[in-house]
Amino acid sequence: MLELRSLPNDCARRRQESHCSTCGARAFSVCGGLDRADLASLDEIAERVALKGGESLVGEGEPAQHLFNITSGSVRSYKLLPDGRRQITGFLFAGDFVGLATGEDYAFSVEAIEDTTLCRFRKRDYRALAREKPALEAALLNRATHELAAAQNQILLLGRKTARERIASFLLDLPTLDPLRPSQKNHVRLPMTRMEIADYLGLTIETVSRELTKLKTSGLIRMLSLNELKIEAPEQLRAVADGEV
Amino acid sequence: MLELRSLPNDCARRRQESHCSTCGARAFSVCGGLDRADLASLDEIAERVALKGGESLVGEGEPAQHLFNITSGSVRSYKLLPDGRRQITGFLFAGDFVGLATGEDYAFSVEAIEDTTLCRFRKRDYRALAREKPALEAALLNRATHELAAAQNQILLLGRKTARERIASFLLDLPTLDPLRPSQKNHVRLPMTRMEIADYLGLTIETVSRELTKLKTSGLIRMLSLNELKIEAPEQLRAVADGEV
DNA sequence: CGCAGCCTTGACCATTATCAACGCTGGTGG
DNA sequence: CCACCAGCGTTGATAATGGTCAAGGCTGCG
Repeated sequence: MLELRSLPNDCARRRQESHCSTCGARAFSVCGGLDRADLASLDEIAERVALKGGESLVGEGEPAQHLFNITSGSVRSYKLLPDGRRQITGFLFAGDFVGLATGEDYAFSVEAIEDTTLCRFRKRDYRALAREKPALEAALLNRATHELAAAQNQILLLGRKTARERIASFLLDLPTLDPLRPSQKNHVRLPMTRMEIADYLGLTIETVSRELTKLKTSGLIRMLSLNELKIEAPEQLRAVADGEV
Repeated sequence: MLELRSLPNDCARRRQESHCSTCGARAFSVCGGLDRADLASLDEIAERVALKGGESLVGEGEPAQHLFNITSGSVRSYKLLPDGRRQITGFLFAGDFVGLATGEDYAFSVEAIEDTTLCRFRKRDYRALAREKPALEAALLNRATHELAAAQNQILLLGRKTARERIASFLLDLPTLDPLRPSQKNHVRLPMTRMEIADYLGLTIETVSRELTKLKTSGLIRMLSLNELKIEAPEQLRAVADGEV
């Protein structure tokens, strides 16, 4: 049941559910270099998993036996401090891998934000397969490399940007991640709560709310609803995000 | 001229200079799975690079043609905002790779902290070789995976930890990275300036200095010199680092 | 000896967190 | 159908953490 589907870059893919092997196709087609045979092999070692919004996929500290690829929906990956402070390390969408950054145990927890389906691979199986089909390993490396670059951007954001700059960066970056992004230019969907945004940006919900209000009153953005907005002045917002005052 | 050297886990390796292929051996032996033939092939495509302290290796925005492996010394990897704010994304030591987190262009700059030698590989060459010898790709993936986990810890630190907690975490983590770490238990070398520590932890030099002083007066650490200290109460320091107040 | 560079300490300030109240919205049950 | 409630978001007042500005100390080198 394999099909190599092209990746339409518009809203046509909205709400589209891919079956498992297609998920592989979608994920890997981004990295390139995988053929039908590779995907067929992947299909054989994959199990499907379905989560309702809010359900947990992996927990920090559990043995890291699986690697996941998201076929639909979205998840949040986060770490906790003992007193409950939470840092969301990433929002992941269809096509993304879960479980790349692990040694023996998962060093983070993952929960579904909305209803989500995934493919699950036993790492052992995946590794065995990758020995035969180097393209699988290359695809994973490619992905890990991109995640690493993204992580470094987040480190810059958290270490050196002001609240205002963080919000601006977030609004500009989010659409590039979200496969369900609105088709209209400069429209941004916020599928997560203010709490989640705050925990992703190292801020509080109050600060997120206040900075959004300020961007609104200064005319850089306009709220269409609580969870959707339009960027009215993309260049100015970019300047804010980059700290060019 | 290849030798697979074991990795002594004590200070015997201090100041030891490895030639290029050995560098490969050191780096990859951590990941496991490389044999002499692999290392010989690596040796053939590697060039040696030597830097004096403070010299630049790569600059943000330059085309990312090379991958480096450090054979001796240490470097800092950082990103800048237009107004000069700097975020150091990592300190890298002998055995570490430079250039994993790149797409087309380098998304960071790298400078030598002290005199440093490296092996340089053209990415093209490395990739070509990796197609023949999958263990090379696997080693790189393994490394990228660990860096990703480290990056997520740094994201937690920058997003949710207080200045005190950041300093404590730093003092505890540094020895696990530094191949030149002192042999005595709980002794920590600080090969970088306060400025560099500040730019790594998302703080100012004044705050770094003050928090070190507080840890000192509360008896958790003792300065042996400006650049070396002893952790007097490791469990308590760990508790501080983890936010267990 | 004197200077430069780095570090420390102090006084003050700003950004963001905390605490609190209120508003909006959507769902449920009378 | 409406009223109530819960959950989320906004706004305001106040507080605290960490930043900024400034002065002075230490160390190593010429």
